[in-house]
Amino acid sequence: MPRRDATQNHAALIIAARIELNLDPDASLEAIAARAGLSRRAVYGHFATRDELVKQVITLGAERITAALDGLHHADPVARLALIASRLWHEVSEVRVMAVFATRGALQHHTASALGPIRRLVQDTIAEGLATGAIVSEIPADLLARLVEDAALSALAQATSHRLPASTANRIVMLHALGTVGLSSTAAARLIDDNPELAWKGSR
Amino acid sequence: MPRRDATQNHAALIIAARIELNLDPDASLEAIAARAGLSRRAVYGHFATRDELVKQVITLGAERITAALDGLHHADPVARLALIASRLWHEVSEVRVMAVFATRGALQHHTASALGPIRRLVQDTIAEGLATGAIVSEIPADLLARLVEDAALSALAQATSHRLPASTANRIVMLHALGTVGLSSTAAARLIDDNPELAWKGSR
DNA sequence: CTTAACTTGCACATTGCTGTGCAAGTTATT
DNA sequence: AATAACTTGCACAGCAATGTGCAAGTTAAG
Repeated sequence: MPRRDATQNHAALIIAARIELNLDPDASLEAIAARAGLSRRAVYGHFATRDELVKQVITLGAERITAALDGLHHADPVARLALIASRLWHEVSEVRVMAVFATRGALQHHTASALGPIRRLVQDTIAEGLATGAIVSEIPADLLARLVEDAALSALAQATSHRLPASTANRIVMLHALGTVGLSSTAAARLIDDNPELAWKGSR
Repeated sequence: MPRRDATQNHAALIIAARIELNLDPDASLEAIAARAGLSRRAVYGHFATRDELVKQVITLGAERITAALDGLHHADPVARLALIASRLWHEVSEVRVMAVFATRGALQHHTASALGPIRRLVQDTIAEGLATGAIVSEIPADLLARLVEDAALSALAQATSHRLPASTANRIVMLHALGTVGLSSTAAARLIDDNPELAWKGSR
């Protein structure tokens, strides 16, 4: 019969890994285990290899983000984009880990496929915006989608490192995403102000 | 008396390192030496340690970029920003290496200080734009400067991986930088079209 | 052609990590 | 209290890298 604290430790390891990998993507098992309050040796009771642990961090991260973006609806595709940006800010720590492994190491492929649904959502939203004329841009949709992703990431990182209050950060992330997609700063600000559902609403 | 080919090899190593580090920031000395057509052992005839070699790559890269941005003049700070973006595209490979080490590993400090003058230029240009009203944004100047940096980087990366023709890439990098700073896509396009000096002019 | 400069190959020490085996200890569960 | 589940500590093998020493080879320059 499995012991209750075992599953707790399992979870603790994943959380510890997320934190530690955010600080340093090459963090050692030693460091991760220590943060989880376990010995390095104990990790191997839960995960066969280091990569297996990292993979789980990524998988769970992607699930959380996907869940956070689920059932996101708004008639205006541009506002929808802002909403996506806002939700990403809610899940910063997950998002940042994903970003690191999306372009690094042996887990790129795994990360990319875990990220698939999210990327699709962004791209579809942009495509719709371009189609309806709500978005105007000479940049091809797929490339633009990547620029938006990166823009969100970048805003996330800056907001974090500048230790901005959450509501400010939320606004900046949205503004930057909208700017990337071709809105002027005033148009972007107006859109945000006109849609109260875009305002910061605590963390869940 | 030093031999002529020795200095050639020295240079070849730096070039090889730049290429290899662009592919993988953790590239081994073996890989770098191989690309330079030398043995790993020979590297130590030119650089005391691996870090010393990387440091030189960074230093020289920063010098090239700084030189490329030198004597950049334009009455309109916004156009100046576009020019900066364009020049960065001219020096993609240097820029990308810098970007990698600016946020990674033991050479962050060194990279950051090598990058200093460039960052100052961007920030000053933005500050001037905000002051004259040419740029409108609620985002604080220093944060905005970082967003612009990242935006350029991101556009550079996308342009590279999509293998866009240089002139298109150049335009996209500028558009994205201007979008980041609050211009609408149409205003950005107009500004670029109105300033023929922003068009792509081969590689030097 | 001779010499000094440079490169090579190999051996070796070192470092920092991963992954495994095992005996002994601790703790949740029944 | 008994047992199974989990953790620990330590030892050990393995790997991939860096950095060094040295003898032998190659090559540019006088």
